[in-house]
Amino acid sequence: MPNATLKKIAEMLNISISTVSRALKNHPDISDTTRKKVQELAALLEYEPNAYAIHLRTNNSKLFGVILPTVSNYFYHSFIATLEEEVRRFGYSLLILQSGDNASIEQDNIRLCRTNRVAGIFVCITPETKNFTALQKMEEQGVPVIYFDKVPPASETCNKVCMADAEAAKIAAETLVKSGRKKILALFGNPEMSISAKRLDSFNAVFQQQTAAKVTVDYAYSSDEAHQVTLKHFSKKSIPDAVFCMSDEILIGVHKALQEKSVQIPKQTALIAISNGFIPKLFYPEINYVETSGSKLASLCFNRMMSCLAGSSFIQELTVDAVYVKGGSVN
Amino acid sequence: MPNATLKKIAEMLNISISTVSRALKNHPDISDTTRKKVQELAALLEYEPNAYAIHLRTNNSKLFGVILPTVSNYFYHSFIATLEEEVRRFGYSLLILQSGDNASIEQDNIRLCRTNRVAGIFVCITPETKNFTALQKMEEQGVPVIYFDKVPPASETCNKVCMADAEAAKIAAETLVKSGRKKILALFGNPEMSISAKRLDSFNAVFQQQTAAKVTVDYAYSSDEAHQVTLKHFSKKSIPDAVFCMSDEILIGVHKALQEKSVQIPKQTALIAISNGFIPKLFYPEINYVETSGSKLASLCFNRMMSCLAGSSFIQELTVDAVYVKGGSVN
DNA sequence: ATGAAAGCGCTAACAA
DNA sequence: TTGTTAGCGCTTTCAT
Repeated sequence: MPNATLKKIAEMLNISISTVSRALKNHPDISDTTRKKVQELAALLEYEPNAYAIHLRTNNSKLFGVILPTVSNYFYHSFIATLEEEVRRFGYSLLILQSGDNASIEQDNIRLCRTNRVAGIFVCITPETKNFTALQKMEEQGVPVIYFDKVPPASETCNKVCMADAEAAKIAAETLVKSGRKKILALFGNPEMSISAKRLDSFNAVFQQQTAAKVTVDYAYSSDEAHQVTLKHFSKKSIPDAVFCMSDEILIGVHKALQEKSVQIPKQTALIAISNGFIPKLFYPEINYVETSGSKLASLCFNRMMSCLAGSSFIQELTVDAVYVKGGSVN
Repeated sequence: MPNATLKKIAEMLNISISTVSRALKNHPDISDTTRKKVQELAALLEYEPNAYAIHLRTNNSKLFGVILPTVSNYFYHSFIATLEEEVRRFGYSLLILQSGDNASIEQDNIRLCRTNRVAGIFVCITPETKNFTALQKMEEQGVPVIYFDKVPPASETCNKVCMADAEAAKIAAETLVKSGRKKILALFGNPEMSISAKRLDSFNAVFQQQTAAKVTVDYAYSSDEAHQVTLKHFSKKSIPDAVFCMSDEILIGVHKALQEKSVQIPKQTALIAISNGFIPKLFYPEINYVETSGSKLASLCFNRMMSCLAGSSFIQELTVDAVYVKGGSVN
């Protein structure tokens, strides 16, 4: 037995389709008897409205597109998890598309969003993305585009929701200053990426104003590299008394190296990171971190989307504030 | 300018809608001139077919539903990532729904799948799920249901794709036997779930055949509980010389407790887990584990789905084989 | 090679 | 209170 339709119910009850439609949505001017009759039969037949027909007719899809590098990343999956929960409460669903940081797949994904007439798009662009015309066109056609995390350069005016990268690095740096640590190793990711650059600049700025501590900056493009780099710095006679990790990826490598070298945290060396919060809490002692929450990012994105849909035409650049979370790895 | 439609193109070119439709899909009996004219205008107007209209008309959606506890989990997000890649190659998209391990939300999600007329469903059931009628009905209506990871009990005949749970637990148990450990703590999740039951039975079976080692079984429903339970067992005068963790979730709590108690791994206590592989590699020494890959699981699920769609009516129970990965936490 | 027409399932303006 | 009708955008059969 295939899916029930309004038509089928109407025929079985010998009434018109519109009456059935109205009865099902508790339209005021349907008699109680009819309403009851209809709703009972619908329940019996397990009638479920056809989303395609509704959307076609009303031209109002309850679907958002999400385009991001991959869902398999300790940051993005928490973003997705929260976003899905939020949109569900408003009757929306998510079409989740992975670009794999490939601009051409990203274009395909945008087309898929168009074909599915999504009501809005959340997009985290690839490092290669230079051309924003397809997304701009959607915006012009009334489909809000919310850029998140990795966003277009400042030259593009659009809705952006980002982490407070500079602020987070600043907080971490200041914490280290206050702790009185003197020999600090600071590890960053690919300095070509704006996210690394922002964190680095901000981190350095704090230490330029005071000379009590000496900072060594180094780079690692992966957890494994962070591991190697840390081993190198901790093989000298005088080891750093604090390490700053720009990301979870780096934290993973650093922590492993410290364990391997039997460095006592925080007694010998303090450890602080910028993180989503999951990784720092895996260890004992838990790592102090400045939180950049994928979950909060999702909430902000969603709110911005809803106000765009409600008619706000302002372009906004929002920021998830950085929160310092104490663990047991500093002092 | 709203979206272009076949009608609009037809009017502009003074030809019929059907001709436009055919020209766009390179139907053989359309003249080259017409085809070219149409395709050029379509490109110019950036025509994008309306998925809702197509699906309504053809009754063939290119959407799969995925229902799982949460996407924010070191196992499931790798499942999703791979599944999304696979289905995209076949022109399908994913409607990803989180149940939060709540049977009532799960029911809502199933309804959403129905309303969206998904072509098939991948579902990882909640521990509470007892009632499979809604999913059975979908199956009867020609929508394949592939249960994965957490699946209905053996009494239900349906398509199941699981980890080699019994095998994985057996490998872990045998490894422990070979290592000569004598006082083993084995931690499992909710024993009501078939996944826990299977792993438990298989683990116990190995030790029933020999009395050299003593096994204590305990349960934990979360990382925090695993942490507490472990602390409890390690507060006695004689501590276990090996711990088996049924899952990453448990491993996290156990490892943290061992660190907290300054237990030396593997010298004092060996540690082995069943895991996706991410968590065990975070620690030093790396934890020995039996791999159960979310990515492989996704591929198997997808293949099964495609053969169901192609008409295979066989019910199958498939298994992702378990692979033992050596770390430094045993002997 | 092209067009006309029906219909997928639904909503909503209008009529009765 | 209920029915009639048109139409959302598309595919497809049947004519021409």
